Amino acid sequence: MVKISIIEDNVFARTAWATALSSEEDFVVLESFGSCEEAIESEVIKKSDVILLDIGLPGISGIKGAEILSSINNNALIIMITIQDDDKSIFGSLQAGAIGYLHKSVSPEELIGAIRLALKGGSPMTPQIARKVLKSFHKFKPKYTEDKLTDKETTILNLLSEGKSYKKISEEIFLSVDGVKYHIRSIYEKLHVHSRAEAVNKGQKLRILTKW
Amino acid sequence: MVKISIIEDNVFARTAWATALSSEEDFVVLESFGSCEEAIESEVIKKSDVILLDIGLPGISGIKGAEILSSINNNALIIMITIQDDDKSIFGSLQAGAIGYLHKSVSPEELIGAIRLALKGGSPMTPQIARKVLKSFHKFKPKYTEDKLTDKETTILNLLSEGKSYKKISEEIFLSVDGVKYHIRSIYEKLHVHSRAEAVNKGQKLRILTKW
DNA sequence: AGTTAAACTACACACAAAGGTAGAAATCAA
DNA sequence: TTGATTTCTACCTTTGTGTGTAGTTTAACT
Repeated sequence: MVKISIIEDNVFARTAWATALSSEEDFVVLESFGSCEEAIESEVIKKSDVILLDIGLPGISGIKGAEILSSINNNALIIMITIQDDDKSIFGSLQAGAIGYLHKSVSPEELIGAIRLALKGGSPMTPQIARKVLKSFHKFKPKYTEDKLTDKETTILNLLSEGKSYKKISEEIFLSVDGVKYHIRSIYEKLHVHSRAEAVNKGQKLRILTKW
Repeated sequence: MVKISIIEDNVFARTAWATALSSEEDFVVLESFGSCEEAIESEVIKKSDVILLDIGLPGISGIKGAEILSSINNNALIIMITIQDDDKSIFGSLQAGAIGYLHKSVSPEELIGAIRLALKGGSPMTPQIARKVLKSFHKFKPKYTEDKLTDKETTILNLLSEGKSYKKISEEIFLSVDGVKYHIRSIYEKLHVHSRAEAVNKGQKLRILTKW
């Protein structure tokens, strides 16, 4: 028996899903909650195999909720079912531990199919979400070669990410302190930043920085 | 007409795919290549809508190939079709610009379906790959609660990664400059670092920082 | 040999950061 | 209510950072 919990503040959607899922022989809806708070309190979560979760909830948001729920029951498959399709909602949910992300307009059959897919080790997503997720992996390609860091600059950027000071870096790469400054200036220029923290951040995003 | 190119060193697989795809009214296989080198040289790549790409190729690997091909034609939809399912192959391909990742055992119908899905803005993947990809987003859960950043600390860490100063941050989150300092101190303590750059670096590694 | 661009050194300065210390204010539990 | 804890404010000092400006060396190309 696949044990399912639903968290969704709209009563109509909640009962609609519950009845749809109950029509399956091997599915059982343990309980439907109107908010994350209620669900977190309940022992039912610990017994759930699948949790259907909305994002736009009153009180604790679905994203935060997903994080808490997955810490309570790490084995539960959390599937977001929501109308939000902005980056923050999508990636926030996934980071929080969701393994699927569906739009609220799913038909009962699709929902059942999605749950079965999740149980089989897959990750139900709409095609658009899937594309967004994959695109988020793509390397950023600098348009102009001028924006590409030299080897020395890359080395220094790595040292910056370790929190090294001008002096420490100059000692490590056998250069004057001002020599180090010279290179850091061009790193900043190429990455369009004005501080070490920002440079490290951008370096990670552009996958210039190694070893992580 | 959907213009397709195939890069695959196995002649049998190559022709099998080509004939399968040609059976579709609106598909046309422009050319089949035995290696990335050949494909890169060819003008055909620039005209392709879809590129099917193997990873285990002689010479330039499919991963490196995907990177080069997508730099030649950024609009082409690159779909990997391969037997490799290790992290390096999967994530390397996606980083290189692929928007789909299928196993070589796909049936002709599935392959056609995958291409149509890609054309519709989706990202064809096997369920297992999809799960892997989504899981890669999941936050690391620190073992000890003492090391977990609070919401406010996380917010501030994100602002640090944008290169904001104490003053800027204090204005943004309505706190005194020293209030901000107070939180940054505990961020440093929890992450065991002593500077913004290092904190940002560690934040990325621990996936505390939003990475999109 | 002369020109040029990149790499490096040097100096100066306003400002920001890191960390020490100390004491309100708010929150929570007994 | 009291004490304990957390959060926040305040002040201070040393050190580091970001940037402007300027001069020198080095290597490459004509």
